[in-house]
Amino acid sequence: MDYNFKEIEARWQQFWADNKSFKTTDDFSKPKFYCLDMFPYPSGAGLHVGHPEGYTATDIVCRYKRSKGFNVLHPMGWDAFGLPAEQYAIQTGTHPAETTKKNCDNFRRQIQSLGLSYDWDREINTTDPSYFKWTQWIFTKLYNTWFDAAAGKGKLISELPIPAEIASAGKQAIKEYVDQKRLAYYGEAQVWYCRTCKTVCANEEVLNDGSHEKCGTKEVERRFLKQWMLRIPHYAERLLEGLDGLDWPEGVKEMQRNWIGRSTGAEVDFTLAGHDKKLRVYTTRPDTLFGATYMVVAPEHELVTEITTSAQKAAVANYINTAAMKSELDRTDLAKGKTGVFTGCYAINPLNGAEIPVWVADYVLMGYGTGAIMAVPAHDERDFEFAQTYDLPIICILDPKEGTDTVTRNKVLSGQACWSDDGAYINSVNKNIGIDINGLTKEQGIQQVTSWLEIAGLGKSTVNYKLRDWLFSRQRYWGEPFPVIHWEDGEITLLDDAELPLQLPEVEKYQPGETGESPLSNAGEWLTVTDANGRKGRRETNTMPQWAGSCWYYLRFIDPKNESEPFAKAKENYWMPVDLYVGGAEHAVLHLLYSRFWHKVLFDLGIVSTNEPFQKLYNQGMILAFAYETASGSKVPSDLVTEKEGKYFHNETGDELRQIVAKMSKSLKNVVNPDDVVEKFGADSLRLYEMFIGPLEATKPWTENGVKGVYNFLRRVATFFGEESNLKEGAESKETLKMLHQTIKKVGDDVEDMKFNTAISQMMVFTNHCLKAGSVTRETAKTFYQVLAPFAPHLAEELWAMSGHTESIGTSPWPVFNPAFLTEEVVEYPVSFNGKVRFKLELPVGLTSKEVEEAILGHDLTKKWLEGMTIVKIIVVLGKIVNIVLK
RNA sequence: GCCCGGGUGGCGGAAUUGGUAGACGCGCUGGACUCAAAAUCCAGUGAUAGCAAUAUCGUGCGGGUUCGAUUCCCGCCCCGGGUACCA
Repeated sequence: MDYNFKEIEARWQQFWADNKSFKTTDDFSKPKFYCLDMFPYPSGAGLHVGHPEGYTATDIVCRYKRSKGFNVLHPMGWDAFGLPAEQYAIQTGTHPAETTKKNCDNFRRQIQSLGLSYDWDREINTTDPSYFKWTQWIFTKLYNTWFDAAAGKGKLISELPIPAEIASAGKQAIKEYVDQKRLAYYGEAQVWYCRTCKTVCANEEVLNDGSHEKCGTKEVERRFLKQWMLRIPHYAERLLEGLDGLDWPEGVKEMQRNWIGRSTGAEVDFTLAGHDKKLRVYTTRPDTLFGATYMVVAPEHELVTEITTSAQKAAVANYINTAAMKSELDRTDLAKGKTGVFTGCYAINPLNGAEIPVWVADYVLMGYGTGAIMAVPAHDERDFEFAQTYDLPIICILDPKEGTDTVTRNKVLSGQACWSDDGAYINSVNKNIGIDINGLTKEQGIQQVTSWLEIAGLGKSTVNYKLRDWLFSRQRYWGEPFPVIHWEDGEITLLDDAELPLQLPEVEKYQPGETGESPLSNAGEWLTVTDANGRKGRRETNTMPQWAGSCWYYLRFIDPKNESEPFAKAKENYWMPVDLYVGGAEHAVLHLLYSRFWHKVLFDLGIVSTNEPFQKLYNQGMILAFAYETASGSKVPSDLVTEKEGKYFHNETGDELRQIVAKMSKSLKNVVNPDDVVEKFGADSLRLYEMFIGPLEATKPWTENGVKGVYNFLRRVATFFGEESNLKEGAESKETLKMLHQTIKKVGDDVEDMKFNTAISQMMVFTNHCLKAGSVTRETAKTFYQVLAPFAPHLAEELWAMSGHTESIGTSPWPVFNPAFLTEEVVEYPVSFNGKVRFKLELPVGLTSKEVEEAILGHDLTKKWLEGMTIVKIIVVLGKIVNIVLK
């Protein structure tokens, strides 16, 4: 038969759709397998070849798992809120919902053309009110939850104990106390704001020179805006612990650990000369307190203005302004050196009473610790650099000791170099207050100083996290509206569950409000509400960030049509956790951390049954493309490049170009569209190539010639097995049986290990063998179709039907591997002399080492290599290799 | 700077409880088919030397352990990704 992939693929895609072949039922009696792809943002550009990579991998696993008897949940949906549709609305007036629908339809069409076995009845869309109703519902849960640190879990706000002194201070005090505990709160947050665009902008939109990327003006500033925030740091410890039990790439877990950034240290209070207030610092090295020679507070620190002397006022104010205008990158660029200004104020070192100057410097960040540090230049690189710049004293209190070269050690001791490793303390004694850590090691010192501070009431041991409150609102139209009303008397209330979903209003224009407010501030009637008592209120105009919808979509897939609850408990209990989650590594931290956070809150509230959402995570690598650049390194679009004898030339200039590997991009004209590949080679070829190109997790370049390779393989399968005369009755040859069973085993094992490239290679080896053999039995052929089916389902269905089946091949069980067919009668021993293989010798299986040794020593070929040499040793590794050591 | 990956033929990649390096595919070369080309089929294909048998070299570089190292250890170089002064 010819390989008419177009006809074959159309037929079977129709068959699967007509028969709802991949519809998942909630049959709780079967073992379940929940396999999830990171759902895409349906962009206007359509699918690129990177999407099908992960989708094909999960599809193969799903088809394989079904044939192994699992009840498989394999859904697809759209993460469809997002900026591009809104941008397009601003430019053209097209409603984002319209753009979104168009893009979703296109994505669905493209994905369906690949023959992926999704249960389309479970399709969800984050912009659908029946979906975001529950996103809003979860937000109300977050708002009404507090974290009980003692119990280590979230609880309903109604269970929050109110301390007596708060309770007696009145209603307002209680309200403030409660609000302070909620996981969601409304507060001030500093954001970038562009006065020209009248919008809040992202960190990366603000360029190094302080201009706004989108409009080019320098009208950007740091501004405080009222925002919704989530107290994710309360779950830091839980998020950290939870990682241990997950089957995730170690690197991703490490990235999450680093992001959470747990550190233990101490908070220490310093008195300020001439002030009542104390300056509290956080340090991981309380042991180096004797070496503190100055203090630094962040420019945003609340005490700065208060402690600055009049002589320094102008300089400090100027510095604060400059720091505020600096972009994050600018402020934190290592190459740019450190800056700071003296406040004129002095602090007292609690251990030795020394007066040390307090500086303002932007290398200290307000968002971490207490926003103030004690600087120990002798033992901290950053402080050292700063001290050198401003000529501040550097006092060594930790002797690097033996093992460090003399030059370095002397430099450290004289304050000319920084030492942050372990050593022995010097100059660290104050008999008057009963502290002496001289001679101790770092670990002992930290412990002793911390406990001294605690007893003296000057400080306490503290755990700190880098993880910060999550800024959870955006000044955009195209997002989930907050179910929140701000009343004229200042009260904030949330809508009742019965009032959800709160839908987006229709607006005339999508431009932001005058003062940086969301476009919803133009929404007229929708905006104002009046309660039963005539009190007026205004709806929240911010919307939720794109993360919101993707934080819990895996739960909705379980029961996507449920109208009375986000999902039925029994179904959740059966399907969770997700057994395999596949997506790009770019989501290693944020999406996966946010999702885990929500999940843990839902778990604490008894809404979900598992502590973690995603049991196994696998990252697919990026698919790149070849690109071209000139000798000077400038990129040349691919349509201007000609290949001649393996070299590449510029069509216009004739210059020789260098082939490089780069991300696919419009400007390089090297974007590969899956539609074109399906048109030219078929969906099975596209699927196979995406898997054959290399390991799933690797970054690899796309080549069209590679597609041709797998296409050839499929064509050969189609023509060989499609030819009646190649299929025979009777007993299969021993050799073919062995190959077949090797293939069953290898492919099965490789799918379990997500090693699809080697599985395909094995099927190629098998097919090559069949072609050489000339014919195989019908039984062999059918078994092979079953092995091929998860990878090239259309062709496998076709061949399966041709062999007389009326049911889909997907309903047949995975073939059973029989090791009996693999037994060998002979072993080929490579015989090496001094580690170099000289010849190979076939010997019967089952010989003892002694027998193998004798057989080899007695062999003619051995004699040549023994001439003039003496045997030192003979190593026989049974079944593997023989090595004879000569002298 | 730090953290995490990774360096194997012309190319994508196989092979690691240490045991025949280069499976499979692309490309290339030669042959068959064809008036010719494409497609397809067959054979060859790490480098060097040799007509050949064969020999030597060969998994980023330099050392080490071992009968034996792509695999383990030490030191370095390069590439990719992440991150940004976290006290």
